[in-house]
Amino acid sequence: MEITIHDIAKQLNISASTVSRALKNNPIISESTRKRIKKTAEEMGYRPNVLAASFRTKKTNTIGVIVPLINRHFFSSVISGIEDIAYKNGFTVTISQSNDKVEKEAKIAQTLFANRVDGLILSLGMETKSFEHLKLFTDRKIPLILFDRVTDKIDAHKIIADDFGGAYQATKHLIENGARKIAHIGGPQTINIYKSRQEGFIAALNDAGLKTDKSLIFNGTMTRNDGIEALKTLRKNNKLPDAVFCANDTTALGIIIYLKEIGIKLPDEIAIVGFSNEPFSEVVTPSISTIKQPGFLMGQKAAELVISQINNKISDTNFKTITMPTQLIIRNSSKK
Amino acid sequence: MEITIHDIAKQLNISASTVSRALKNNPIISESTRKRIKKTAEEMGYRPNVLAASFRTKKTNTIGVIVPLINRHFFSSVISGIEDIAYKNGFTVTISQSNDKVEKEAKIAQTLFANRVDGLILSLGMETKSFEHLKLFTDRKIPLILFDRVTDKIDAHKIIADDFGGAYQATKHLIENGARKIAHIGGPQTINIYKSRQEGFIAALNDAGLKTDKSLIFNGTMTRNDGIEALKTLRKNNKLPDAVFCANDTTALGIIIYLKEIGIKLPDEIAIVGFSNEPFSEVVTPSISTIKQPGFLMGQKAAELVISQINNKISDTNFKTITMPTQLIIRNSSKK
DNA sequence: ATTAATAATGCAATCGATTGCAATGCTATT
DNA sequence: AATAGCATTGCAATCGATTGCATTATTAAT
Repeated sequence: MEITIHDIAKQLNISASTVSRALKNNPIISESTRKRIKKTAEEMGYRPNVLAASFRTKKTNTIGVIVPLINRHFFSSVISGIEDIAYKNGFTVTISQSNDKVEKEAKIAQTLFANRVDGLILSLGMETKSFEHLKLFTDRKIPLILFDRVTDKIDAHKIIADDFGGAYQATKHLIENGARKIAHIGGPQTINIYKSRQEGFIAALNDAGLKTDKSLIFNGTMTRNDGIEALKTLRKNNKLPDAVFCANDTTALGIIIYLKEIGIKLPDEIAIVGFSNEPFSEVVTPSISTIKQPGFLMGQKAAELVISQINNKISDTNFKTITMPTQLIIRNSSKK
Repeated sequence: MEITIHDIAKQLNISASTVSRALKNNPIISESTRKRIKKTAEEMGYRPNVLAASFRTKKTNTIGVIVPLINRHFFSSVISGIEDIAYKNGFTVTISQSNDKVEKEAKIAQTLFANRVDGLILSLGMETKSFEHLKLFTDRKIPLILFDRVTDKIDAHKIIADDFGGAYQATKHLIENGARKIAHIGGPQTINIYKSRQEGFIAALNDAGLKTDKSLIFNGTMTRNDGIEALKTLRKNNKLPDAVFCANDTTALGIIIYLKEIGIKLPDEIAIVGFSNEPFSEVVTPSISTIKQPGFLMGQKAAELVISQINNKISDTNFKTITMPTQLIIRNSSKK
């Protein structure tokens, strides 16, 4: 049988309200009785029933987080950033992964909603094109923050990395190293991050006075094999480039493996830059130059934003998009 | 204002009990009224208040999971396995990471307890030596499953990979490939998995008639640098082995990078096997032979176990330890 | 000493869903 | 027609903490 505040009250011959207030450090309760109450609570092994309190106050002190996959380096960095701020502010974080499936994402969103999280931080899945499940939150003014994979269709604060800038830097770096014929392995252009990366790529080409060759641009699903297939196609058409900018590290990896296999020298014959700084990028041969996203900082920012929204119950309809700087890491796959 | 069962009841001029029962498909309610109730519930946009129900029934339908780090391949596989089974059984999963810190682990355990998870699945942190925070669960007969990093100090079902067997296979494989002087990079021997791996290593040596040379065994904290330092020491003492069995892939990676740097040929001069099949193991040069743990299966098994314990409220004190098979993956770091 | 003002505590309703038991309605049997 | 028996539905308490308002205790002021 669990101890409740009523048990403590009975023990001390006072009322449950006083116990409740004392345990919550309400200054209206005198110092002495507060101490007495805390002492007996401790002695009796009292454990507050969070469910009861949450039910009553309609606040769970919990932030929900949904990411496509928890074992991607970027996402787990974001999660760590969220946890950092959340714990410091007395919030609990509950993490779920959508596996890039809309149904699972919707299911999780509903569950989190049903469990009355105070706020939600989410990065959309690859396939997510309907946002009904987010209406649950926006309709009821439950703070919602989108990050990384975001959408215009939803009014919410958004936190994104500077994908455009990162892609621009990466491409510029390749050009500065002498590349002229640069291919791009991109993702679905319906997804903001891949669109921005492609735009950054094209902008850098333009600014360098290079023209964009559409036959050098491949938009796939960003698997290792997508990278390989793209290069195979280029090779078959005798259009092998002198550099490739990949919108993620996985395709860059595929390309490196393939090019090594067919005996092409990296980076001399073909230079490569990826995106996201996956852990493997540093350790393959050649190590992959890449764009680092400030995952931890983005997570911190996201958490700060939800928490401030949760606390200021002023429904802030002045939604902003925060762009955080990315950083080019030059490694052997592009070093001259 | 949220719709409650009372609103539905009022609307239909019936009692809230009937509504509650109908929505829960209690067969005692007639088909026709059940349909009417569900229809109006739908129309009115009713969303059950899970908190209220959980509070009343003392069941949250939630399983808590604590792992040291979510972005380790092994742990995220386990999590996926847990989710798989949990969702199929109508349970929600809430994931947290302890970052291998005892305090954080204890804090999370307390939070999960306070939030009344129905069961807990946990892999202990590196430093965890006190288990007070788990007493919360065991004392109150809340189902608790330990996996991978477990301890004798706690009575609970345990699920572990066959660390001994994996290490044995790995070592045997090295011996079969001609290695005679095999070094071992191990972890803290206070942790079951590292202890078993070392025992498996030694057993394989014994069975092959090789004697164990203690100066070839290094027990550190399993970082990349630990591996490097160990090899540096061996080299300084002129005791470079002809093979190394590492209790994780990270140290194996460190060693590979170092040995390549000083111009030693892998695997010809020194063969290497790691443990855990981290994603990078496949893509480094040379690719790392390793032991694969059945993470997904372990997760599934763990979830099945908690759920069955949650459902059979018979407090099962017949605690068992389930060992799941590991598998040797031979790659270039050890291939002759 | 009396009253006003403040401090400290208690009362009782409340949150929304669940559930044991009671009550009602209906059919079938004699 | 009366009653038994079953099928449905309703009543009301309950879970534990919170909180607006009321009440009591205490101190200060006149």
